Amino acid sequence: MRKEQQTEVARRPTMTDVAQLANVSQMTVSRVMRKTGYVTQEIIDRVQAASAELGYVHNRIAGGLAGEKNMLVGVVLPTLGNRVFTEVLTGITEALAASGAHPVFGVSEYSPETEAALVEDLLSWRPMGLILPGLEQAARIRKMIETSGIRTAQIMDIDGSPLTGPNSACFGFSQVQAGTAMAEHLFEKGYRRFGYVGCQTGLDLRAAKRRNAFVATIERLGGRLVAERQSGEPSSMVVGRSLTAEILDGSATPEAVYYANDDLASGGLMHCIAEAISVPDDVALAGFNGLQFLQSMPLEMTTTRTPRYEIGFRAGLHVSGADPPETAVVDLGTKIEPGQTS
Amino acid sequence: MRKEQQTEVARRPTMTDVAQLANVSQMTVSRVMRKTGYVTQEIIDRVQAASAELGYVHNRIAGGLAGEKNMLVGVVLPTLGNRVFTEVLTGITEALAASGAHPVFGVSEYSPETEAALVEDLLSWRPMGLILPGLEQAARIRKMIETSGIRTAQIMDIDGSPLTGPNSACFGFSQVQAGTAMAEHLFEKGYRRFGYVGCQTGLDLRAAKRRNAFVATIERLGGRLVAERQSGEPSSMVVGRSLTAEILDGSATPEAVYYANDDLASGGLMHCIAEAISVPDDVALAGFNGLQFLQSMPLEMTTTRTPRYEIGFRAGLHVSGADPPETAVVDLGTKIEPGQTS
DNA sequence: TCCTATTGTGTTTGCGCTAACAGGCATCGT
DNA sequence: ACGATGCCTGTTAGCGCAAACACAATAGGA
Repeated sequence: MRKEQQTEVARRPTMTDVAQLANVSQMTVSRVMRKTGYVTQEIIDRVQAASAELGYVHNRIAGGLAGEKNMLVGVVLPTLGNRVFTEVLTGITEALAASGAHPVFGVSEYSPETEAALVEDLLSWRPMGLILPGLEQAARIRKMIETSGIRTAQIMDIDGSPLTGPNSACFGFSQVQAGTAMAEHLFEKGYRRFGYVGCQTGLDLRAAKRRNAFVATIERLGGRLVAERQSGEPSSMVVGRSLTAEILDGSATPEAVYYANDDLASGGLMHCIAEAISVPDDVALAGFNGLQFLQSMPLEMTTTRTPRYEIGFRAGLHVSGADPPETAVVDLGTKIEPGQTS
Repeated sequence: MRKEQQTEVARRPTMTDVAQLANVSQMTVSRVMRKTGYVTQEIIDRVQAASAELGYVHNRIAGGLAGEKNMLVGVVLPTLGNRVFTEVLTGITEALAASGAHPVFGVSEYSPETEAALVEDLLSWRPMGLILPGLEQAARIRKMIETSGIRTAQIMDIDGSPLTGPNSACFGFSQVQAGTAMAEHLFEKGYRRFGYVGCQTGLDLRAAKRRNAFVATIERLGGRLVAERQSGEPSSMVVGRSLTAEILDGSATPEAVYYANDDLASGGLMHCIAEAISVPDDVALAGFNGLQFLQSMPLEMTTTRTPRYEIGFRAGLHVSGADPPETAVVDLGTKIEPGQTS
């Protein structure tokens, strides 16, 4: 177990090895690798040739230690099981790629404890920035972030108290406003008796904000929530289909069902198609997010379009060093897509 | 621009700071942080208290330099736009979480050049392992990986020449076999005139392998490929729906359409539902992957179940230090799901 | 009793790199 | 002619941590 991969001489090449082969100083190699400072073209070529010959790969771990900066960005996501977050991640990735940074990430599965552990873990890599979902971080996390002083982006939500400090910003939209707007939209269409279908009860705080705003609004307007189904399982079309079957089989039949997201809503639509329930005549459906796959459905879903990619992209730009946004809270807005299901 | 975040004294605490506060040596703090070696409980408590008081966060960048090991794993994925890869990523993440490692990743968008640049970038973090899609890496990449000597997992595919060496393994299934099996399955069902719908022509090499095996098999059996549509766009239900509309409107109407994946196939099913085309009587459909959302469709899709999560999980275990698999090539297999669309 | 093993702590050293500084050598203006 | 100003390269001194080693102190066995 003692011996190395190869013979004992086979050690990974360092800048010094490259420097010797190219007959320059190690510092010059460093300059060539980082493309900083003044170096003649001839030496650049020589160093690059030597580097290629040895198969040298720049060691950013050492560079990070010496230079105090680090092209890593910590990213925490609640789940990868929902397209919403993979689109956010795509935005993040593309923004970071532009500046040569890389995301290093963890998935919290909507657990605050896991999230806290993750943040501490990610901070140990001395990342240049941190991207976190939502505004509800434990006090311990907030303190760690504030003392670390790194750039932070809180994403998805803006209803609450974001982190403060010159390096913090938050990119998202108002969940409350989104829930309210959909309630008003459906009410205007004439619906009065509503159902709600959600999942991961108590975990997805943003969905809960929408639901509460939705319910408060319909009650304010004079409508009523007559049926509700929540599943503890993660969101999926399959869950949406079965919860829809349940809610429509109950005694209190709603005229319109608001879903926590498009996956659940599409599952509901599939149930209606399979059972020949007429949408929106027998029941209206409304989702949330405006995912692209809705456009392939037989009926266009009524939903709220959310700026998922842009949230990720803006957050990525922020943490990787772009100029801070003018306001610490950036509302990227949402938009109701009327659709044919309501 | 010269000044730091806070006053000039506000420097991030180091192990030495913690050590002084706890009145022990820096080395002892290191031992407490890593839970290695012998330390009395009393000192552990003292160090942890001091650490908490200062808000110290372990610096793994420095640790990595000194200790020569690193709990980072480089991951390259072709896209995040397809659930397949996010499920793989979930498997990777969960396997790594168990050993405290973190993925740091990049998205190649199916471009070999981007992939090569990404591998070099990721290697510069001196990761403990590397996970790459497919077997077709550029010679330059293969060399870099081999000289680095790190653990590598190639995933998704096993038809070809994997990397060699004691630290390399490959986790996937035979794309050729999968394409062949579906051709045989549909042929047995009585179909003879086939269509094929794919996307990202020329980029998704694994889909191309399946398609070619599928076509070769139906021709060997006496069937024929009568229509084919490929789009350059990324895969989605929307693209699947429109390509299906095209292929069914053409002169040569196929009896069964094989899709490159479930998204395209589901889009096709949506088209048929919307246009009242009877499935499988007018046309049979078959997808690929066996994604869970198919179960919510009005008709169960005929597809091939692939072990996406397991591929990620096994690859994650491999690169994060588990015992190497017995064989360098691990075939996780696929299974035809007959469904109702054929 | 002494010798060995086990446990607990400290000291030294260097991982591979970059910041900061120190020159040397041209070229230019006056 | 002389400094002033680029341009190009080298030297020195750490960054924060963990490996390796040294050395107590105690316990256990013969």
